[in-house]
Amino acid sequence: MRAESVPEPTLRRLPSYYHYLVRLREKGQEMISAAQIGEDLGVHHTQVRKDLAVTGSQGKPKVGHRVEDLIVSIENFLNWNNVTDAFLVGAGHLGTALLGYAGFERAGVKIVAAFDASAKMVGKKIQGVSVLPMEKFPDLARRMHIGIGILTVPAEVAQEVAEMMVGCGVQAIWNFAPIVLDLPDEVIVENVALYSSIGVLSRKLSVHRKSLLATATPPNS
Amino acid sequence: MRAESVPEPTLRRLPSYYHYLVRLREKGQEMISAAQIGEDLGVHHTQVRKDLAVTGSQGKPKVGHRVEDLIVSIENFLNWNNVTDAFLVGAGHLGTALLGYAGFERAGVKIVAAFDASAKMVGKKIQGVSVLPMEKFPDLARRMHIGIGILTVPAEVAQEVAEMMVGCGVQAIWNFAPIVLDLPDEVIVENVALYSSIGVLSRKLSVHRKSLLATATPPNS
DNA sequence: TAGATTGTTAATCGATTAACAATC
DNA sequence: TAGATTGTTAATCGATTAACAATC
Repeated sequence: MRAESVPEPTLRRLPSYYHYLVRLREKGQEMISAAQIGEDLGVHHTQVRKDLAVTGSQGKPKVGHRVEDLIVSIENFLNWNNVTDAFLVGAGHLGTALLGYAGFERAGVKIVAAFDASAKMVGKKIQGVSVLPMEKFPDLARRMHIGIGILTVPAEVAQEVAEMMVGCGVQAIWNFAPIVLDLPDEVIVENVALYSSIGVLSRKLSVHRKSLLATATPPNS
Repeated sequence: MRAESVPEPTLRRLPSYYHYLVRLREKGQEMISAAQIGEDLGVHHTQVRKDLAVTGSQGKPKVGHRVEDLIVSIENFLNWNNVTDAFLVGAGHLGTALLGYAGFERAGVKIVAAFDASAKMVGKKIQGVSVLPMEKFPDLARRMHIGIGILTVPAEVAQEVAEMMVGCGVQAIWNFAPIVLDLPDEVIVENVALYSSIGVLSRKLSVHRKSLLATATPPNS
């Protein structure tokens, strides 16, 4: 019964399955096997079965799983039908990009307002969402019972804005700043570490190029 | 000697240490212990030691590590001094946000040109980088030996654009589209799965809220 | 010297993969 | 029935954590 006991990697793969399955449905495909999903997404077929099992969806031997059933099971398991309201702070380019991602609502999150410290931004409407002054955050967040804060501010102010959010009842923070936030344990933090991501890519590429060189020029030349 | 043998989680933590250390340096701090790093970043101290060990940096018992030495060791290990040129495709809001991230150059990557399929975008300059028509990608990429492609296009065209990139000599792709790219094994792909990230956050929050309810209202009520 | 901190080796933990029984 | 596919249990693998020796 403990929903917490689902492995974190499984949790992160489910949305990937979901998008894959939605694309299958758009193409009109009705059935799919775990082996095929695994091949297309680069996951071991046994792993796919275990991952899908946690959602409670069941397949039929010889025919596989109904695409539609899997989609619904994943949506239910991830609780994407219960949409939670979110406030976004930092209406720069990244914030604007996120405001434009219509698909978040399907993933259980709706950005209902944006906030920015800059007077230039305040008053604008981005993708239909109003940009409000920071001062309005506390009162509105409490009144609307906002559960999710999206943090797209510069690293220097990320910690203080995060603390302000938590002080206003925010329980989960989606953090795009390249710092580790120091917050109470019960606050859920999800980091999008863009610098780690590009840094790792850059490192892997340089290692890859070196190994190509080494192959082309044997060490005893 | 096999640089590949470094655990992937270690690789992903190193940039996090790096940013933390740079902030310490800005504050004027010269020495730091593994225990302190671990506490501040939420990583076990033994883990911190192992992670730092792969960079070759050494500390001194009783005093710890020199902040400056650690920064240099991480930069060298991740090969961030060798800056690789990158082309970005898809100059929408997200692409624009990435073009504005000055810090990527410190992480070994420099975006030297952007491309877009829309005539509206072509010809513009974003953050000092020109937006060129897609047709120019192949010739320019080959002539400039572009190693990294940044994919900020809609999911529907991500696969074909990625294939085009690889066909032009691109060896590593930073993919922001919510699909698993099907490319030759030797191509390095780094996915930024935003929908997975927000979807997992949303799920954790709903589980968290349910457990709060359960605590407030015992099952045998 | 004593003690704090490093760095390494051993134990534990958890996720992935392999083997296999069940079933349509 | 035979065989493809599911779902589960066991084995393996790798990362994390614990224990401890080394050293300034």
